[in-house]
Amino acid sequence: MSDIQTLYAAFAARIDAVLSALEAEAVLPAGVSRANVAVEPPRDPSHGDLATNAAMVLAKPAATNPRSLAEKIVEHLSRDPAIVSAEIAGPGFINLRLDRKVWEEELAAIAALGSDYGRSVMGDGTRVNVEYVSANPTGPMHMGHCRGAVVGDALANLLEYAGHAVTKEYYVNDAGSQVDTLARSAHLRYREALGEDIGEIPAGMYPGEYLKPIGKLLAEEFGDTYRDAPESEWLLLFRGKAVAAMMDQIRADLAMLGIKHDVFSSEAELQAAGKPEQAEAWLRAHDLVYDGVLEAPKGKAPPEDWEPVELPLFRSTKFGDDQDRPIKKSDGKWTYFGADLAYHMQKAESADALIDIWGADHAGTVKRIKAAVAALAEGEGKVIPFDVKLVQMVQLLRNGEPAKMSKRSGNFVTIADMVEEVGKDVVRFSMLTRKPDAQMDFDFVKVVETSKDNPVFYVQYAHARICSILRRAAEEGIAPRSDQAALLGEDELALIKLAAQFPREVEAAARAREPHRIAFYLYELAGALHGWWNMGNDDPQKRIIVAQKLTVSGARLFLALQIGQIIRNGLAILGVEAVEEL
RNA sequence: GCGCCCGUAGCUCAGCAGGAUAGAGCAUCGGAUUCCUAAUCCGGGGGCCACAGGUUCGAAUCCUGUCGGGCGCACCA
Repeated sequence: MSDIQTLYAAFAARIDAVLSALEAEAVLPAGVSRANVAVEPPRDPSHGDLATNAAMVLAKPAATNPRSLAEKIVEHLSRDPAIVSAEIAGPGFINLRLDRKVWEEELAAIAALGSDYGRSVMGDGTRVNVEYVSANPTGPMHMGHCRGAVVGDALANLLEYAGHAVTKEYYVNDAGSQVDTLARSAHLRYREALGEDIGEIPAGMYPGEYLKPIGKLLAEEFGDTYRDAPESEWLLLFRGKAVAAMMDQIRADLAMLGIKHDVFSSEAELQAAGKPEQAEAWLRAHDLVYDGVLEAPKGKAPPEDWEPVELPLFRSTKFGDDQDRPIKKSDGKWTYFGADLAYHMQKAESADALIDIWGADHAGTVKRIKAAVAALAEGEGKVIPFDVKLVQMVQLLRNGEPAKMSKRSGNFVTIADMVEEVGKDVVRFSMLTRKPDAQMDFDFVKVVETSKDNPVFYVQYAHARICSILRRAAEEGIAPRSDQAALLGEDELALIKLAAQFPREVEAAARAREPHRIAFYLYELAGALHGWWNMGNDDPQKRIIVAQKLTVSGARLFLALQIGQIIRNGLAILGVEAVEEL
């Protein structure tokens, strides 16, 4: 199971073995924590291939100074044939240089593992449910949904690559008042399709043109049966039809971004199945729901019509929330939270860990839902690790001017517009080249204008160049050779070392749940590839294909082939195409 | 008033479970193209990492406070 191990982990294990040996020699006291011992590539490559802080971290518990402890560690490490030098530097770092065979073998490992190079067993097959997008089914996807959609999708891919069993899930809010409004808006368009002049769309209704085709379909299917009928006769019917149409639209929009969810969970079905009642009963049995009176809102004037009412409240303060939260409204219907609580319980039944991707405008409700999941551990329950990743707002601009994104305004930039204009890859990559917890600007015009400077092309160009050189070599009858790595020079070795960091980057990104790290790594790798390539411009002997040197060319082609493999593996996580030509 | 997020080069952003002289792109200045795709490369200039304390061998990174910006603070979704 654990035979897939990163090179860095392998050497960390060797250093750990040395520390155990030192414990046996009583140089180190037994049982000292090594949690802070790090083994990583130094920032400055001139320091070597690997560095460890072991001596600095352990000097104090060993009652010695870092340098003398380092000397003892170095003494052991020097016996390892894979380590050609171990030097003490600065305040007590130990810098290691590895035998070039180690790197040659790593290059062979990339070739052997192919699209699996970088996959990790870190996740150990645990089931992670990632819920993302979950946009209300009241209109097409717009740019406000885009960032969460892309980040969630890349995160799910990343966790899968890191060894988790991932479910991509979408929660369809098809039971609240917004979908009733949708149904009424659709009814207006239905009357319009029947020839009626409906004039201006009243405030509070969805004015978007996208409802016109639905009105038309409803008119074709039902004629004028419901034109003047009371709302009670058509509301549920129209709601169902409209939501289904909206979800088809949303699925199509998501497909344009390369996103496909495994599961769509319906709030209406959840309620019809009595899940909220079950949740309430369980929570009441554990004294986590009680009937109480909500406090008046603090910090600002209470609404005009505010009055104390007794409601079933979830004891979320017990788990760190600021106040207890109602799960039912005074009309007896479930609050959004009440249903969402039951929904998270449902997800927890078939997952070992949950992740929600939300927009920052929902930050205020994080504590209560975290409280709800934490409550599952009460009694005989199990602890479900649960993370809400907040994706900060995207300020959508058009030539520096703020562009409206409100779904209700009917004036918004849809994802379909954006993808058609700049392409899926640009949209995805630009959403992934910044950490999600910082706000970002997205200027519709600027992104189109500067798409040539967009980092995605830089990475794709690197891949295309590799494909180009391989095509060229094939024409000339030169094949990549896996058995000539010894002919590679220092520049090429440096490239292998960077490539070898990919598995480590995958694990680090997965642990931090930050897919953007993969994008930055690929950018760096692409830069190294371009630099290597351009050496051939200054010195023809350094070109990848050198006419008279078939074995060297073969070795370099093999290296190029493996760099291309890693770019493909990384881009696959991000959901960006590895194009073969630009 | 309270909660969450952010503050790093002129601009847009990285900074890897605290590590060794703080990095990249854009912009700017100077170079490379009879040659594997110049959508590329090489080099220069440009920083009190918002501010003030604290934790320790060591802080852009962790803690506290202040200032500045964003989002939120319903029985809505």
